Amino acid sequence: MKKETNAPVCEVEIVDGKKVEKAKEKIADTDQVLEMADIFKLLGELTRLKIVLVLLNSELCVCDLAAAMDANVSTVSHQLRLLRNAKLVKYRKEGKMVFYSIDDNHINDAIKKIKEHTEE
Amino acid sequence: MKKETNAPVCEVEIVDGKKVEKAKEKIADTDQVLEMADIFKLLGELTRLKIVLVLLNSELCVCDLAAAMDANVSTVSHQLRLLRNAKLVKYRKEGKMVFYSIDDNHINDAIKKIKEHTEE
DNA sequence: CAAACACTTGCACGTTTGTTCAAATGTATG
DNA sequence: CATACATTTGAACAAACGTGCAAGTGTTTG
Repeated sequence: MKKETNAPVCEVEIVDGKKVEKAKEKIADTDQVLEMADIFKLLGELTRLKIVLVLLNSELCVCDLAAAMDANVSTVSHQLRLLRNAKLVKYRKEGKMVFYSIDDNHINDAIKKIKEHTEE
Repeated sequence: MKKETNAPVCEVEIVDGKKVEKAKEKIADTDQVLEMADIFKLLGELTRLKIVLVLLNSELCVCDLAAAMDANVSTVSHQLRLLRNAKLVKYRKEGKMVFYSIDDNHINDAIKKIKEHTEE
């Protein structure tokens, strides 16, 4: 086992330098890792995940979305904003109503990115 | 447009009943939706996502993991526990060291579940 | 043009969560 | 058996987050 000879504290104590180097490469592209994390984070919350799952089927207005998932309109709207910012959903205005749907292009891009990472 | 005739407050005001019903079905399986959210939540945090990405390559001990991602050993260990509980990673003890790696079976199960939902 | 309505937004609150430090556990080794 | 070391764990703290209310915007309709 190769060990660093310094390291007075239990830190920066590396056991297998080569592995560590390879590992670092895997996460070197900070922006991409951050982007992945953001998408996962967005889907990792119940209200938002429900919204996305529901919208995979069809376009819905905020009101119906809220009804379908038994949530407050305000809550749904707040979370829609986050999904909108991340371009996971898109919207279409029709009078005073707003219809939301999945932004397929961006979702597919996201899935691609994740696959690239997991299937290397 | 069909509307409920009650609804004094701006609530439970349903515009398209059929759509709402279909939407409800999509998220009817509460357990499964929760399970999906948990996995996404786990991957939606930078430290944990990095751990997973790094482990996709090779097995690493806690010490090297921490070194590779420039994080505190304690922090890594805490997050490893969560990934372990969710069976996303598995571990192997060798003396005083613990080597972590991806628990492929469970990861694949997870991916399947997500695909089922997204490709219906 | 006032009232109703769909939706958004700002704020405040309580909760959850990630991190760090310090101490504990368990294992090798001299 | 004491020391060194890898890892885990608990406690404490700050930061981030989701939610609901109330107020605001913009649009339709009588």
